[in-house]
Amino acid sequence: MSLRSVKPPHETRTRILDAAEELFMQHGFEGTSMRLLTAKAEANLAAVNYHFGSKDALIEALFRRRLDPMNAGRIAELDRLEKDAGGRALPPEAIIRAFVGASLRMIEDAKSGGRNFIRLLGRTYTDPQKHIRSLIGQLYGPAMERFKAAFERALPQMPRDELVWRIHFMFGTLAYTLAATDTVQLIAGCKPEDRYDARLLEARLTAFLAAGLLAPLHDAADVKKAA
Amino acid sequence: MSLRSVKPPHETRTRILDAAEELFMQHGFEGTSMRLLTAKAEANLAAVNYHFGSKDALIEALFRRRLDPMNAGRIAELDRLEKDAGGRALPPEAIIRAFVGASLRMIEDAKSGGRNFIRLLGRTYTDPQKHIRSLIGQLYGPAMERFKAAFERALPQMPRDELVWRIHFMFGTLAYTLAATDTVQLIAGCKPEDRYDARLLEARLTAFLAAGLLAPLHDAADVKKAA
DNA sequence: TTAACATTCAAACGTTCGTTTGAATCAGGA
DNA sequence: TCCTGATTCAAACGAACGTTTGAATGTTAA
Repeated sequence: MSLRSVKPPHETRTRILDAAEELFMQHGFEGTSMRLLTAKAEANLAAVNYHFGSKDALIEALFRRRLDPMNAGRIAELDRLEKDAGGRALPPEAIIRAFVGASLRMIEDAKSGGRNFIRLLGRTYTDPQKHIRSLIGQLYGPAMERFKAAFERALPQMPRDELVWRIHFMFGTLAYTLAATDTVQLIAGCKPEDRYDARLLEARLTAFLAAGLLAPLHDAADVKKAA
Repeated sequence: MSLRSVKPPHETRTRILDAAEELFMQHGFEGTSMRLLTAKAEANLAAVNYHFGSKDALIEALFRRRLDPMNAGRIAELDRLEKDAGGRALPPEAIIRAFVGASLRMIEDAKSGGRNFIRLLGRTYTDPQKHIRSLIGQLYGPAMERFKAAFERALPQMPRDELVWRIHFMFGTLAYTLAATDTVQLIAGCKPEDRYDARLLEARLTAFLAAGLLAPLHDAADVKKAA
Protein backbone atom coordinates (compact mmCIF):
# COMPACT_ATOMS: atom_id res chain seq x y z
CA MET A 1 0.00 0.00 0.00
CA SER A 2 1.55 3.23 -1.20
CA LEU A 3 1.21 6.58 0.49
CA ARG A 4 -0.64 8.04 -2.51
CA SER A 5 -3.33 5.40 -2.20
CA VAL A 6 -4.99 7.12 0.75
CA LYS A 7 -7.08 9.51 -1.23
CA PRO A 8 -10.79 10.30 -1.43
CA PRO A 9 -12.76 7.85 -3.54
CA HIS A 10 -13.43 10.29 -6.36
CA GLU A 11 -10.32 12.38 -6.40
CA THR A 12 -9.72 11.55 -10.03
CA ARG A 13 -13.21 12.69 -10.95
CA THR A 14 -12.57 15.97 -9.16
CA ARG A 15 -9.17 16.50 -10.72
CA ILE A 16 -10.68 15.91 -14.15
CA LEU A 17 -13.51 18.36 -13.52
CA ASP A 18 -11.08 21.00 -12.27
CA ALA A 19 -8.76 20.56 -15.24
CA ALA A 20 -11.73 20.64 -17.61
CA GLU A 21 -12.95 23.94 -16.17
CA GLU A 22 -9.61 25.55 -16.80
CA LEU A 23 -8.96 24.10 -20.23
CA PHE A 24 -12.49 24.51 -21.56
CA MET A 25 -12.33 28.12 -20.44
CA GLN A 26 -9.01 28.61 -22.20
CA HIS A 27 -9.59 26.69 -25.42
CA GLY A 28 -13.30 25.92 -25.64
CA PHE A 29 -14.93 22.51 -25.69
CA GLU A 30 -13.86 21.48 -29.16
CA GLY A 31 -10.44 23.01 -28.75
CA THR A 32 -9.59 20.93 -25.70
CA SER A 33 -8.44 17.38 -26.39
CA MET A 34 -8.90 14.50 -24.01
CA ARG A 35 -5.16 13.93 -24.07
CA LEU A 36 -4.39 17.46 -22.94
CA LEU A 37 -7.19 17.33 -20.40
CA THR A 38 -6.21 14.04 -18.80
CA ALA A 39 -2.56 15.07 -18.80
CA LYS A 40 -3.40 18.23 -16.86
CA ALA A 41 -5.55 16.22 -14.46
CA GLU A 42 -2.69 13.71 -14.02
CA ALA A 43 -5.03 10.94 -15.04
CA ASN A 44 -4.98 8.28 -17.67
CA LEU A 45 -6.40 9.03 -21.09
CA ALA A 46 -9.23 6.55 -20.55
CA ALA A 47 -10.23 8.05 -17.20
CA VAL A 48 -12.76 10.48 -18.63
CA ASN A 49 -14.65 7.78 -20.47
CA TYR A 50 -14.47 5.54 -17.45
CA HIS A 51 -15.76 8.09 -14.93
CA PHE A 52 -18.14 10.11 -17.09
CA GLY A 53 -18.86 8.01 -20.16
CA SER A 54 -17.96 10.58 -22.81
CA LYS A 55 -16.69 14.08 -23.36
CA ASP A 56 -20.22 15.44 -23.64
CA ALA A 57 -21.22 13.77 -20.39
CA LEU A 58 -18.17 15.36 -18.74
CA ILE A 59 -19.37 18.78 -19.91
CA GLU A 60 -22.79 18.15 -18.41
CA ALA A 61 -21.32 16.96 -15.11
CA LEU A 62 -19.07 20.00 -15.04
CA PHE A 63 -21.98 22.42 -15.25
CA ARG A 64 -24.17 20.48 -12.87
CA ARG A 65 -21.49 20.45 -10.18
CA ARG A 66 -21.44 24.24 -9.91
CA LEU A 67 -24.75 25.40 -11.33
CA ASP A 68 -27.14 23.27 -9.31
CA PRO A 69 -25.98 24.58 -5.92
CA MET A 70 -25.48 28.09 -7.30
CA ASN A 71 -29.03 28.45 -8.57
CA ALA A 72 -30.44 26.72 -5.51
CA GLY A 73 -28.60 29.32 -3.44
CA ARG A 74 -30.06 32.11 -5.53
CA ILE A 75 -33.59 30.87 -5.01
CA ALA A 76 -32.99 30.38 -1.30
CA GLU A 77 -31.66 33.92 -1.02
CA LEU A 78 -34.70 35.26 -2.82
CA ASP A 79 -36.99 33.25 -0.56
CA ARG A 80 -35.23 34.69 2.45
CA LEU A 81 -35.54 38.26 1.18
CA GLU A 82 -39.25 37.87 0.49
CA LYS A 83 -39.87 36.28 3.87
CA ASP A 84 -38.02 39.10 5.65
CA ALA A 85 -40.02 41.68 3.72
CA GLY A 86 -43.30 40.25 4.91
CA GLY A 87 -45.86 41.16 2.29
CA ARG A 88 -44.05 44.30 1.08
CA ALA A 89 -42.58 44.51 -2.40
CA LEU A 90 -38.84 43.99 -2.69
CA PRO A 91 -36.66 46.78 -4.02
CA PRO A 92 -35.48 45.74 -7.51
CA GLU A 93 -31.89 46.33 -6.53
CA ALA A 94 -32.15 43.67 -3.82
CA ILE A 95 -33.39 41.14 -6.37
CA ILE A 96 -30.50 42.02 -8.67
CA ARG A 97 -28.06 41.62 -5.84
CA ALA A 98 -29.43 38.20 -4.99
CA PHE A 99 -28.79 37.10 -8.55
CA VAL A 100 -25.41 38.59 -9.35
CA GLY A 101 -23.96 38.03 -5.90
CA ALA A 102 -23.83 34.28 -6.41
CA SER A 103 -21.71 34.69 -9.53
CA LEU A 104 -19.45 37.40 -8.24
CA ARG A 105 -18.65 35.58 -5.04
CA MET A 106 -17.36 32.71 -7.11
CA ILE A 107 -14.97 35.00 -8.99
CA GLU A 108 -13.03 35.50 -5.80
CA ASP A 109 -12.68 31.76 -5.44
CA ALA A 110 -9.53 31.41 -7.52
CA LYS A 111 -8.02 28.56 -5.55
CA SER A 112 -10.71 25.95 -6.04
CA GLY A 113 -11.30 26.91 -9.65
CA GLY A 114 -14.55 28.79 -9.19
CA ARG A 115 -13.20 31.67 -11.21
CA ASN A 116 -12.41 29.38 -14.10
CA PHE A 117 -15.93 28.04 -14.03
CA ILE A 118 -17.51 31.47 -13.94
CA ARG A 119 -15.56 32.63 -16.94
CA LEU A 120 -16.35 29.43 -18.80
CA LEU A 121 -19.99 29.95 -17.92
CA GLY A 122 -19.92 33.48 -19.30
CA ARG A 123 -18.66 32.13 -22.59
CA THR A 124 -21.12 29.27 -22.69
CA TYR A 125 -24.18 31.52 -22.48
CA THR A 126 -23.57 32.41 -26.10
CA ASP A 127 -22.64 28.94 -27.30
CA PRO A 128 -24.98 28.06 -30.16
CA GLN A 129 -24.59 24.27 -29.92
CA LYS A 130 -28.01 22.75 -29.37
CA HIS A 131 -27.12 20.37 -26.57
CA ILE A 132 -25.20 23.07 -24.71
CA ARG A 133 -28.05 25.52 -25.03
CA SER A 134 -30.64 23.07 -23.82
CA LEU A 135 -28.42 22.06 -20.92
CA ILE A 136 -27.91 25.65 -19.80
CA GLY A 137 -31.57 26.41 -20.32
CA GLN A 138 -32.52 23.40 -18.25
CA LEU A 139 -30.14 24.24 -15.41
CA TYR A 140 -31.20 27.89 -15.31
CA GLY A 141 -34.90 27.43 -16.01
CA PRO A 142 -36.29 27.25 -12.47
CA ALA A 143 -34.17 30.12 -11.16
CA MET A 144 -34.99 32.33 -14.14
CA GLU A 145 -38.72 31.75 -13.72
CA ARG A 146 -38.43 32.51 -10.04
CA PHE A 147 -36.52 35.76 -10.57
CA LYS A 148 -38.73 36.85 -13.43
CA ALA A 149 -41.74 36.50 -11.15
CA ALA A 150 -39.97 38.48 -8.44
CA PHE A 151 -39.22 41.31 -10.85
CA GLU A 152 -42.82 41.31 -12.06
CA ARG A 153 -43.99 41.71 -8.49
CA ALA A 154 -41.45 44.46 -7.81
CA LEU A 155 -42.30 46.35 -11.01
CA PRO A 156 -46.03 45.84 -11.57
CA GLN A 157 -46.29 48.94 -13.73
CA MET A 158 -43.74 47.80 -16.32
CA PRO A 159 -44.99 46.17 -19.52
CA ARG A 160 -44.20 42.48 -19.56
CA ASP A 161 -42.30 42.40 -22.84
CA GLU A 162 -40.21 45.40 -21.82
CA LEU A 163 -39.35 43.69 -18.55
CA VAL A 164 -38.33 40.52 -20.37
CA TRP A 165 -35.94 42.48 -22.55
CA ARG A 166 -34.46 44.31 -19.61
CA ILE A 167 -33.88 41.04 -17.77
CA HIS A 168 -32.24 39.82 -20.96
CA PHE A 169 -29.97 42.88 -21.02
CA MET A 170 -29.05 42.48 -17.36
CA PHE A 171 -28.23 38.85 -17.87
CA GLY A 172 -26.04 39.76 -20.82
CA THR A 173 -24.15 42.40 -18.92
CA LEU A 174 -23.43 39.91 -16.17
CA ALA A 175 -22.45 37.16 -18.58
CA TYR A 176 -20.02 39.35 -20.46
CA THR A 177 -18.57 40.85 -17.32
CA LEU A 178 -17.89 37.37 -15.99
CA ALA A 179 -16.44 36.03 -19.22
CA ALA A 180 -14.29 39.03 -20.02
CA THR A 181 -12.81 39.60 -16.60
CA ASP A 182 -9.07 39.73 -17.12
CA THR A 183 -9.35 38.41 -20.67
CA VAL A 184 -10.64 41.03 -23.05
CA GLN A 185 -9.32 44.48 -22.42
CA LEU A 186 -10.81 46.48 -25.20
CA ILE A 187 -10.71 49.48 -22.96
CA ALA A 188 -7.61 50.02 -20.91
CA GLY A 189 -7.51 52.16 -17.86
CA CYS A 190 -9.07 50.34 -14.94
CA LYS A 191 -6.82 49.82 -12.01
CA PRO A 192 -5.59 46.23 -11.99
CA GLU A 193 -6.15 45.84 -8.27
CA ASP A 194 -9.83 46.61 -8.76
CA ARG A 195 -10.33 43.88 -11.27
CA TYR A 196 -10.80 41.03 -8.84
CA ASP A 197 -12.41 42.93 -6.00
CA ALA A 198 -15.80 41.25 -6.09
CA ARG A 199 -17.35 43.65 -3.57
CA LEU A 200 -16.41 46.67 -5.61
CA LEU A 201 -17.42 44.99 -8.84
CA GLU A 202 -20.77 44.04 -7.30
CA ALA A 203 -21.41 47.64 -6.27
CA ARG A 204 -20.53 48.93 -9.71
CA LEU A 205 -22.47 46.28 -11.57
CA THR A 206 -25.56 46.50 -9.38
CA ALA A 207 -25.72 50.27 -9.75
CA PHE A 208 -25.48 49.92 -13.52
CA LEU A 209 -28.06 47.13 -13.78
CA ALA A 210 -30.56 48.74 -11.40
CA ALA A 211 -30.44 51.99 -13.34
CA GLY A 212 -30.93 50.13 -16.63
CA LEU A 213 -33.80 48.08 -15.27
CA LEU A 214 -35.56 51.22 -13.99
CA ALA A 215 -34.82 53.31 -17.09
CA PRO A 216 -37.61 55.60 -18.28
CA LEU A 217 -39.82 53.83 -20.79
CA HIS A 218 -38.93 54.65 -24.36
CA ASP A 219 -41.98 55.13 -26.52
CA ALA A 220 -42.01 51.78 -28.25
CA ALA A 221 -45.35 52.56 -29.85
CA ASP A 222 -43.83 55.50 -31.67
CA VAL A 223 -40.99 53.39 -32.91
CA LYS A 224 -43.41 50.80 -34.18
CA LYS A 225 -45.61 53.38 -35.83
CA ALA A 226 -42.71 55.08 -37.60
CA ALA A 227 -41.45 51.77 -38.94
CA MET B 1 -16.25 29.10 -72.14
CA SER B 2 -19.00 28.02 -69.79
CA LEU B 3 -21.77 30.22 -68.50
CA ARG B 4 -20.57 29.89 -64.91
CA SER B 5 -17.21 31.32 -65.84
CA VAL B 6 -18.52 34.89 -66.05
CA LYS B 7 -18.19 35.66 -62.37
CA PRO B 8 -16.44 38.31 -60.32
CA PRO B 9 -12.73 37.71 -59.85
CA HIS B 10 -13.01 36.77 -56.18
CA GLU B 11 -16.37 35.10 -56.02
CA THR B 12 -14.85 32.02 -54.44
CA ARG B 13 -13.22 34.13 -51.75
CA THR B 14 -16.57 35.73 -50.99
CA ARG B 15 -18.44 32.44 -50.93
CA ILE B 16 -15.86 31.06 -48.51
CA LEU B 17 -16.12 34.08 -46.22
CA ASP B 18 -19.90 33.90 -46.21
CA ALA B 19 -19.93 30.20 -45.44
CA ALA B 20 -17.33 30.71 -42.73
CA GLU B 21 -19.45 33.37 -41.03
CA GLU B 22 -22.38 31.03 -40.82
CA LEU B 23 -20.50 27.91 -39.78
CA PHE B 24 -18.16 29.61 -37.30
CA MET B 25 -21.22 31.17 -35.74
CA GLN B 26 -22.93 27.80 -35.50
CA HIS B 27 -20.05 25.58 -34.44
CA GLY B 28 -17.18 27.83 -33.42
CA PHE B 29 -13.76 28.06 -35.02
CA GLU B 30 -12.40 24.74 -33.82
CA GLY B 31 -15.71 23.01 -34.37
CA THR B 32 -15.87 23.91 -38.05
CA SER B 33 -13.83 21.73 -40.37
CA MET B 34 -12.39 22.89 -43.65
CA ARG B 35 -14.25 20.08 -45.38
CA LEU B 36 -17.63 21.21 -44.11
CA LEU B 37 -16.74 24.83 -44.79
CA THR B 38 -15.59 24.35 -48.38
CA ALA B 39 -18.53 22.07 -49.08
CA LYS B 40 -20.97 24.76 -47.95
CA ALA B 41 -19.09 27.34 -50.02
CA GLU B 42 -19.23 24.99 -53.03
CA ALA B 43 -15.47 25.23 -53.31
CA ASN B 44 -12.66 22.73 -53.37
CA LEU B 45 -11.10 21.66 -50.08
CA ALA B 46 -7.83 23.34 -51.02
CA ALA B 47 -9.49 26.67 -51.84
CA VAL B 48 -9.15 28.11 -48.34
CA ASN B 49 -5.43 27.52 -48.22
CA TYR B 50 -5.03 28.82 -51.75
CA HIS B 51 -6.96 32.06 -51.22
CA PHE B 52 -6.18 32.80 -47.58
CA GLY B 53 -3.15 30.72 -46.67
CA SER B 54 -4.54 28.98 -43.61
CA LYS B 55 -7.60 28.64 -41.43
CA ASP B 56 -6.31 31.30 -39.01
CA ALA B 57 -5.70 33.72 -41.88
CA LEU B 58 -9.27 33.09 -43.03
CA ILE B 59 -10.54 34.05 -39.58
CA GLU B 60 -8.57 37.28 -39.68
CA ALA B 61 -9.81 38.14 -43.18
CA LEU B 62 -13.36 37.39 -42.07
CA PHE B 63 -13.23 39.92 -39.25
CA ARG B 64 -11.40 42.54 -41.26
CA ARG B 65 -13.97 42.44 -44.04
CA ARG B 66 -16.79 43.55 -41.75
CA LEU B 67 -15.10 45.25 -38.82
CA ASP B 68 -12.89 47.71 -40.65
CA PRO B 69 -15.76 49.47 -42.46
CA MET B 70 -18.05 49.10 -39.44
CA ASN B 71 -15.71 50.86 -37.03
CA ALA B 72 -14.74 53.43 -39.65
CA GLY B 73 -18.45 54.19 -40.00
CA ARG B 74 -18.79 54.54 -36.24
CA ILE B 75 -15.97 57.05 -36.08
CA ALA B 76 -17.34 58.96 -39.07
CA GLU B 77 -20.75 59.12 -37.41
CA LEU B 78 -19.20 60.42 -34.21
CA ASP B 79 -17.24 63.01 -36.16
CA ARG B 80 -20.42 64.14 -37.84
CA LEU B 81 -22.29 64.44 -34.53
CA GLU B 82 -19.52 66.50 -32.96
CA LYS B 83 -19.26 68.75 -35.98
CA ASP B 84 -23.02 69.38 -35.99
CA ALA B 85 -22.92 70.17 -32.27
CA GLY B 86 -20.34 72.90 -32.79
CA GLY B 87 -18.51 73.19 -29.50
CA ARG B 88 -21.37 71.92 -27.33
CA ALA B 89 -21.13 68.62 -25.45
CA LEU B 90 -22.93 65.68 -27.02
CA PRO B 91 -25.72 63.98 -25.11
CA PRO B 92 -24.41 60.57 -23.95
CA GLU B 93 -27.37 58.84 -25.54
CA ALA B 94 -26.33 60.14 -28.96
CA ILE B 95 -22.86 58.65 -28.50
CA ILE B 96 -24.38 55.33 -27.50
CA ARG B 97 -26.63 55.39 -30.52
CA ALA B 98 -23.69 56.03 -32.82
CA PHE B 99 -21.98 52.94 -31.45
CA VAL B 100 -24.79 50.41 -31.21
CA GLY B 101 -26.52 51.56 -34.37
CA ALA B 102 -23.76 50.15 -36.55
CA SER B 103 -24.20 46.69 -35.02
CA LEU B 104 -27.95 46.65 -34.93
CA ARG B 105 -28.33 47.74 -38.53
CA MET B 106 -26.30 44.73 -39.52
CA ILE B 107 -28.67 42.40 -37.67
CA GLU B 108 -31.38 43.28 -40.16
CA ASP B 109 -29.07 42.31 -42.99
CA ALA B 110 -29.97 38.64 -43.04
CA LYS B 111 -29.59 38.16 -46.77
CA SER B 112 -25.94 39.05 -47.16
CA GLY B 113 -24.92 37.31 -43.96
CA GLY B 114 -24.47 40.39 -41.80
CA ARG B 115 -26.57 38.83 -39.08
CA ASN B 116 -24.37 35.77 -39.02
CA PHE B 117 -21.33 37.94 -38.61
CA ILE B 118 -22.83 40.00 -35.81
CA ARG B 119 -23.74 36.93 -33.84
CA LEU B 120 -20.32 35.43 -34.43
CA LEU B 121 -18.79 38.71 -33.30
CA GLY B 122 -20.82 38.66 -30.10
CA ARG B 123 -19.45 35.24 -29.31
CA THR B 124 -15.90 36.15 -30.21
CA TYR B 125 -15.70 39.02 -27.72
CA THR B 126 -15.37 36.43 -24.99
CA ASP B 127 -13.05 34.07 -26.85
CA PRO B 128 -9.94 33.64 -24.71
CA GLN B 129 -7.59 32.53 -27.49
CA LYS B 130 -4.66 34.89 -27.58
CA HIS B 131 -4.53 35.51 -31.30
CA ILE B 132 -8.28 36.08 -31.45
CA ARG B 133 -8.18 38.51 -28.54
CA SER B 134 -5.32 40.52 -29.98
CA LEU B 135 -7.01 40.60 -33.38
CA ILE B 136 -10.28 41.91 -31.95
CA GLY B 137 -8.39 44.35 -29.75
CA GLN B 138 -6.45 45.61 -32.72
CA LEU B 139 -9.53 46.02 -34.91
CA TYR B 140 -11.50 47.78 -32.17
CA GLY B 141 -8.69 49.81 -30.66
CA PRO B 142 -9.02 53.08 -32.59
CA ALA B 143 -12.83 53.19 -32.34
CA MET B 144 -12.78 52.37 -28.64
CA GLU B 145 -10.29 55.13 -27.89
CA ARG B 146 -12.36 57.55 -29.91
CA PHE B 147 -15.61 56.71 -28.15
CA LYS B 148 -14.00 56.66 -24.74
CA ALA B 149 -12.75 60.20 -25.34
CA ALA B 150 -16.23 61.25 -26.46
CA PHE B 151 -17.79 59.86 -23.30
CA GLU B 152 -15.18 61.60 -21.18
CA ARG B 153 -16.07 64.89 -22.82
CA ALA B 154 -19.78 64.25 -22.38
CA LEU B 155 -19.44 63.23 -18.73
CA PRO B 156 -16.61 65.36 -17.31
CA GLN B 157 -17.86 64.90 -13.75
CA MET B 158 -17.65 61.10 -13.77
CA PRO B 159 -14.55 59.46 -12.28
CA ARG B 160 -12.42 57.92 -14.99
CA ASP B 161 -12.27 54.40 -13.60
CA GLU B 162 -16.03 54.36 -13.07
CA LEU B 163 -16.55 55.47 -16.65
CA VAL B 164 -14.25 52.74 -17.93
CA TRP B 165 -16.28 50.12 -16.10
CA ARG B 166 -19.57 51.46 -17.36
CA ILE B 167 -18.30 51.44 -20.93
CA HIS B 168 -17.24 47.87 -20.27
CA PHE B 169 -20.75 47.02 -19.05
CA MET B 170 -22.36 48.68 -22.03
CA PHE B 171 -20.11 46.84 -24.41
CA GLY B 172 -21.01 43.57 -22.71
CA THR B 173 -24.72 44.19 -22.91
CA LEU B 174 -24.40 44.86 -26.61
CA ALA B 175 -22.17 41.87 -27.22
CA TYR B 176 -24.48 39.46 -25.44
CA THR B 177 -27.59 40.90 -27.05
CA LEU B 178 -26.03 40.39 -30.46
CA ALA B 179 -24.76 36.90 -29.78
CA ALA B 180 -27.88 35.64 -28.09
CA THR B 181 -30.45 37.01 -30.49
CA ASP B 182 -32.63 34.07 -31.44
CA THR B 183 -30.28 31.55 -29.88
CA VAL B 184 -30.41 31.57 -26.11
CA GLN B 185 -33.86 31.97 -24.71
CA LEU B 186 -33.33 31.68 -21.01
CA ILE B 187 -36.34 33.88 -20.53
CA ALA B 188 -39.32 33.20 -22.67
CA GLY B 189 -42.04 35.68 -23.30
CA CYS B 190 -40.90 38.25 -25.82
CA LYS B 191 -42.99 38.45 -28.92
CA PRO B 192 -41.16 36.68 -31.74
CA GLU B 193 -41.91 39.42 -34.25
CA ASP B 194 -40.05 41.90 -32.06
CA ARG B 195 -36.87 39.90 -32.05
CA TYR B 196 -35.51 41.09 -35.37
CA ASP B 197 -36.92 44.59 -35.35
CA ALA B 198 -33.67 46.50 -35.14
CA ARG B 199 -35.38 49.87 -34.62
CA LEU B 200 -37.32 48.63 -31.64
CA LEU B 201 -34.33 46.80 -30.27
CA GLU B 202 -32.20 49.91 -30.66
CA ALA B 203 -34.73 51.98 -28.73
CA ARG B 204 -34.90 49.39 -25.94
CA LEU B 205 -31.18 48.86 -25.77
CA THR B 206 -30.28 52.54 -25.91
CA ALA B 207 -32.69 53.39 -23.11
CA PHE B 208 -31.20 50.63 -20.96
CA LEU B 209 -27.59 51.57 -21.69
CA ALA B 210 -28.08 55.31 -21.25
CA ALA B 211 -29.70 54.77 -17.87
CA GLY B 212 -26.89 52.47 -16.78
CA LEU B 213 -24.23 54.87 -17.96
CA LEU B 214 -25.85 57.74 -16.06
CA ALA B 215 -26.63 55.73 -12.93
CA PRO B 216 -26.11 57.51 -9.61
CA LEU B 217 -22.61 56.94 -8.33
CA HIS B 218 -22.39 54.14 -5.80
CA ASP B 219 -20.13 54.99 -2.91
CA ALA B 220 -17.10 53.02 -3.99
CA ALA B 221 -15.04 54.50 -1.18
CA ASP B 222 -17.36 52.96 1.39
CA VAL B 223 -17.12 49.60 -0.27
CA LYS B 224 -13.37 49.81 -0.26
CA LYS B 225 -13.23 50.91 3.37
CA ALA B 226 -15.54 48.14 4.55
CA ALA B 227 -13.48 45.51 2.79
C1' DT C 1 -5.68 -15.99 1.54
C1' DT C 2 -9.05 -15.55 -1.68
C1' DA C 3 -12.67 -13.85 -4.35
C1' DA C 4 -15.11 -9.73 -6.14
C1' DC C 5 -15.11 -5.30 -7.45
C1' DA C 6 -13.19 -0.65 -8.67
C1' DT C 7 -9.80 1.79 -10.87
C1' DT C 8 -5.71 2.57 -13.70
C1' DC C 9 -2.91 1.68 -17.52
C1' DA C 10 -0.62 1.18 -22.25
C1' DA C 11 -1.95 0.25 -26.63
C1' DA C 12 -4.63 0.32 -30.38
C1' DC C 13 -9.11 1.31 -32.90
C1' DG C 14 -11.07 3.83 -36.98
C1' DT C 15 -12.04 8.58 -38.13
C1' DT C 16 -11.27 13.21 -39.05
C1' DC C 17 -8.33 17.04 -38.86
C1' DG C 18 -5.51 21.12 -41.53
C1' DT C 19 -2.44 21.23 -45.04
C1' DT C 20 0.27 20.02 -49.25
C1' DT C 21 0.98 18.36 -53.85
C1' DG C 22 1.04 18.11 -58.84
C1' DA C 23 -1.75 17.72 -62.57
C1' DA C 24 -5.91 19.61 -64.98
C1' DT C 25 -8.51 23.53 -66.41
C1' DC C 26 -9.33 28.19 -67.05
C1' DA C 27 -8.53 33.16 -68.63
C1' DG C 28 -6.51 36.88 -71.44
C1' DG C 29 -2.56 38.99 -74.14
C1' DA C 30 1.12 38.33 -77.53
C1' DT D 1 -2.48 29.95 -82.03
C1' DC D 2 0.38 29.40 -78.14
C1' DC D 3 2.04 30.97 -73.89
C1' DT D 4 1.57 32.52 -69.06
C1' DG D 5 -0.34 33.01 -64.85
C1' DA D 6 -4.49 32.17 -62.02
C1' DT D 7 -7.57 28.96 -60.26
C1' DT D 8 -9.62 24.41 -59.43
C1' DC D 9 -9.34 19.65 -58.64
C1' DA D 10 -8.71 14.74 -56.71
C1' DA D 11 -5.66 12.53 -53.92
C1' DA D 12 -2.74 11.97 -50.39
C1' DC D 13 0.15 13.47 -46.19
C1' DG D 14 1.16 12.89 -41.22
C1' DA D 15 -0.87 14.21 -37.00
C1' DA D 16 -4.37 14.41 -33.69
C1' DC D 17 -8.98 13.31 -32.50
C1' DG D 18 -12.63 10.58 -29.11
C1' DT D 19 -13.27 6.11 -27.85
C1' DT D 20 -12.55 1.11 -26.82
C1' DT D 21 -10.13 -2.87 -25.17
C1' DG D 22 -8.12 -6.23 -22.10
C1' DA D 23 -4.71 -6.85 -18.97
C1' DA D 24 -2.63 -5.06 -14.67
C1' DT D 25 -3.16 -3.05 -10.28
C1' DG D 26 -5.44 -1.47 -6.16
C1' DT D 27 -9.08 -1.94 -2.59
C1' DT D 28 -12.51 -4.30 0.32
C1' DA D 29 -14.85 -7.92 2.79
C1' DA D 30 -15.40 -12.70 3.79
